Amino acid sequence: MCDTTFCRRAAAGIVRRVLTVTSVNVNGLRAAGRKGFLPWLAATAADVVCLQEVRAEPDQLPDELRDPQGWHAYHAPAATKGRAGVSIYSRTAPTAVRVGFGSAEYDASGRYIEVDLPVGGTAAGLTVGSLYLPTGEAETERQDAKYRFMAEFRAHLDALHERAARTGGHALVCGDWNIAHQEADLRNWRGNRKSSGFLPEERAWLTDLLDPATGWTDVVRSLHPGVEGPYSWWSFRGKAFDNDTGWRIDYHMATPKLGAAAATAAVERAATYAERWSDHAPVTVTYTI
Amino acid sequence: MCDTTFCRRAAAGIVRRVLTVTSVNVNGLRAAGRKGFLPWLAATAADVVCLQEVRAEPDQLPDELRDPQGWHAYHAPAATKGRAGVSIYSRTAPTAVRVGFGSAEYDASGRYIEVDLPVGGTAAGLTVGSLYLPTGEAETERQDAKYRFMAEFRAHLDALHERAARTGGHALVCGDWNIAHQEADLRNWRGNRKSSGFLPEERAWLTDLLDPATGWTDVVRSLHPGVEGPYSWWSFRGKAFDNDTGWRIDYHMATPKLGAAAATAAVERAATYAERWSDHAPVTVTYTI
DNA sequence: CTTGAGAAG
DNA sequence: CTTCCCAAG
Repeated sequence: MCDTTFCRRAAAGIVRRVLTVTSVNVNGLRAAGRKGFLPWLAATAADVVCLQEVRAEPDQLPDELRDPQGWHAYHAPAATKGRAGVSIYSRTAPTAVRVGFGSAEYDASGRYIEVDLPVGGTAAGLTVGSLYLPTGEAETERQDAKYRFMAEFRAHLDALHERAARTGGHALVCGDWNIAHQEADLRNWRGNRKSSGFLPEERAWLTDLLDPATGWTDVVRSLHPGVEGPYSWWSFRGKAFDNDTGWRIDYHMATPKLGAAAATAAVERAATYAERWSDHAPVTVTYTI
Repeated sequence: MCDTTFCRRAAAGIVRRVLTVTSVNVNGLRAAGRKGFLPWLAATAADVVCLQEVRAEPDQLPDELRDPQGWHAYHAPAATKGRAGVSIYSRTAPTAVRVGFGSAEYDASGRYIEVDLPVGGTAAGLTVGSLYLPTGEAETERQDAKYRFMAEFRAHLDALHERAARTGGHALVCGDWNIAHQEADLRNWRGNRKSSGFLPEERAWLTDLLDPATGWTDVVRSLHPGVEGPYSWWSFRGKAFDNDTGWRIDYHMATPKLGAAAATAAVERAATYAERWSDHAPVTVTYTI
């Protein structure tokens, strides 16, 4: 059923060494399932898959998407039908699953789910979250809502970070953060300085979060410093994908030890190329823990 | 451009003798145009085509649908976008075009348009209308609205009939009347006795309209008495089309002389078969006038 | 089951 | 440009 390195070693009682995690905004899991998502899922080496923009109630999903064979699946749909929705598929059973992050405004909005996974040989464990940070719109109330979410979610990130430090465990928050951090994180940064997703306040929020002394690690950037992208989202409009006019807004944010344990990172642009089943591409990282 | 018998004779100054008229509910002209409607239009021998459920503003239609080469096209969209909408394509130029039938409630609802066409050698002429009678829903206000429409439209039919009788001209009202008249006009009449479209009051309204002494002629039935159907609409749900579980709700209703001049009638079930571009099939009649 | 509008992305 | 919802058919 599961024959990744991670699973084989786990089954053999060997301390786990390699964990592969993928994050992808599927832009409607039902639509993705009608295109190439299922072959992609069947072929992936990931042990954990974080999904965003599922846009369906679990009851609306066919079995192979709601509860795929070989995976433990958890869903946090939005109260509003057809909106947002995050999920996590894990090859191994979590010890806990939590929806939301203690926010009255956002816990039913289908924007955050996290699971605790056992790490072989340790009691501390690993928390993996799937985040879909709200899309904003500059100069509107929707941007204010995005800032409110960011403020509340930052408190949760601080709590995760503190707990990991205290227990010797790890935390990893994957997802669509809807913010490009630096100029290298989007093709047309000059034209987007006033666009939601690249506003100074948003960028500063990430800079603060990623403060090297105490903060989180942007895993893909830490493995690929000084390069353009790799982008993970391209608008469906125009020829954005063909011209690689993209944004890097899908991140793996890891606590320090886990970030340092990241071995490889890749944006699976090819995975969406043959038949493009989302406007985002999967972002896959291998961790040696 | 136009090489039907009707057009060739007209171009040669010969009194027109054969007129072919088609009526079809296209269930969204834009969608039909993306499927097989255009090849059908290119191949039809019709001189006049009456369309219902166009569901588009003229500005939203591509040129080949809004104003096709070789036709004079007239559109009566509904005030509410994406709803109803009737049109007429005519190979020859009308002498008049009228939208609605003098109803405050319904003239902007995209449910009736009529054109006056010259009939070679006579001053009287022919009025052809394209009608999309509202869909009802038994025991609801929508059924009351359907009855209101029927009552108002009956007055217009009476006026058309009276004028034809007085001037020696003809009138023909084609379209989706949304009522099956007799048991032979729908496959499952027993199960639909309480369904809008086959209610006793609706059937009686048609019976009165078709009173042989003074009324209108149901042209297809007059040419094909005593047969089941031919149906012209099949639900998209289930296997209705494959099983021919249909309704005959698309009619040519003609003033007496014109009804008597009908030579052939056919429901073009095959036209929608290769690629089904509507839930209705074209109903085509040839008139020798 | 299908269309088109509409909001969101 | 694409997703899904919804009302209508």
